[in-house]
Amino acid sequence: MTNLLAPKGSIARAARVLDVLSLAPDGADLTEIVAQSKFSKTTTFRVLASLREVNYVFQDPSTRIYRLGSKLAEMARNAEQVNVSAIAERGMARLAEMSEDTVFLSVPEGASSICVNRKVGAFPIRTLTLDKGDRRPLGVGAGSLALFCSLSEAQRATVCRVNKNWLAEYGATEESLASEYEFFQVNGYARNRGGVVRGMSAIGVPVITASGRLVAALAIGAIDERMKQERIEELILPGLKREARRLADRLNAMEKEQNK
Amino acid sequence: MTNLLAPKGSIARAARVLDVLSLAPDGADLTEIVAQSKFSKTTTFRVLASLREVNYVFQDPSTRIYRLGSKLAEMARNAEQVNVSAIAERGMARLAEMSEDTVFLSVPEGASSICVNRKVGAFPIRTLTLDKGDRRPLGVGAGSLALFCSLSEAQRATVCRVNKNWLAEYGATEESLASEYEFFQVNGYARNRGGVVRGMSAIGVPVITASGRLVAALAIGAIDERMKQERIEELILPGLKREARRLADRLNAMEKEQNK
DNA sequence: CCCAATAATTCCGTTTATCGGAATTTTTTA
DNA sequence: TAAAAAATTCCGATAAACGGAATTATTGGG
Repeated sequence: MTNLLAPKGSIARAARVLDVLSLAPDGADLTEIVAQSKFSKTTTFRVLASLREVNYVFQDPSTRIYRLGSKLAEMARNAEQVNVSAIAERGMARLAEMSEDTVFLSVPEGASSICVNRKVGAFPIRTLTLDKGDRRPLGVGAGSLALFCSLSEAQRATVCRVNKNWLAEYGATEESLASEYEFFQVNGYARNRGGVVRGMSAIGVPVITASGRLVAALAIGAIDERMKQERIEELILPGLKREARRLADRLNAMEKEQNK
Repeated sequence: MTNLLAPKGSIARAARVLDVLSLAPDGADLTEIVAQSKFSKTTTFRVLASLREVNYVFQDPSTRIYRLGSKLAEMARNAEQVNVSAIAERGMARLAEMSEDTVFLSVPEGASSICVNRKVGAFPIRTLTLDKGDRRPLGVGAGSLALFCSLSEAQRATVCRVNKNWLAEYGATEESLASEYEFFQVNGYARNRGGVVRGMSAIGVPVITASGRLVAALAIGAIDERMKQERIEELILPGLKREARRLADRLNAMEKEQNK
């Protein structure tokens, strides 16, 4: 009999094993992986052997401990999100320090927005609406909304259609998004007024390279008291725009470099 | 009959499909992937379906084009090499600009050293000994040698034994490595005098965090004329040491952050 | 707007690679 | 040095992956 919780197919199994490893920065031995993955020892072993073959995992010959391998890292370098997140690190840190609030970085994937990085500022009341890895429909949340508003009319329409039910879960409709789009056009940033959490607001701006590619959105979230118009205009927005531009410039430089 | 060139096992097949995708920054459609991977359409399709299930690939619903997915990116963020490479970006750029020569970043993996990043300086004669992704036995090349020399005596011995034949391909022996180790102890950096390419030299230093973890090596390579003792002592070495320390400090800060 | 051509997806009988329990070997610990 | 634990290999049973063919969806003229 096959394990009820077991994913179907070797690829799903491999993914689970890799998951376990990615949560173990210092690696894990076979028994540990068996325990975490819930697969039989034999299966786990064979999956690991296959993954080792393609350099997705590496086994330290002396300790027999398994770690994520070089191939994975190499491939990841090609997966843009990683780069965006890594490159944004310093800028986000600057924003978090400057504003003392929480800074989010999101990237678009199809009709969704994925939070790929987060920096927490010094202010004691924190607004942790999004975790790293969280996925939301485009248009829900300040960063996600900034991404949505940077799409073409046709794309926005598609997103609304595709995500209709998902958007409804967050109380968003095509109309509400259209109204936020207007706001974005006029003010140059997207806002999120207590949509998900009451008493909390956020504003977001898109990150667009010189070649016109929409790569990410930067957003800052805080309790309403810290999101008055004056503070937004004098502190938050200039900061976001500055870092968004920097990030775009650096990504652009890397793009050029790649073509050499 | 199964394809002669086909890798064995679903995991190897999945890896090949991911390889194809990672070489296609703008994604690829099914036929393209079929062509590149040499698998049957059905197999390719099914592999992609499995990969999609675990978010390793993402298929744009409107264009049906496949790309590397969010999960891969998320996982990669945990694979240290990526971070090291991304974090080192600026420092390497500074070194490349300052020295005008070529800057290499290598990380250790078992008994090998993997080049994970490279920055080319302005000087017209370039010494591109290593590509991103290249793997060498520990001890071959300045960066790799710096890693080797930062190991314990027992580890060095193991490396020599394990890599014996591989080292021989590069004309290196236990004795030659021992002699370079002496040099490293005395001078605080590793050197590579035309070992691989005649007329070219390089020097490297290790990057070690405050907690004592050996994470990488930074190296600079140039033609011999630009690697005279004076230039090394006045320009190259101080630069390398400074950036190595900075990098170590940043990695250390991130390590602490992780434990929160 | 319809039809042809191309691409994507599903179906299905066959075969093979994967499965897990048990046996074996290696490594660690007492 | 023996006992215990962990890693690895073996093997028969079987589920899962295979690919060719059929089906469905999409695209690109005319």
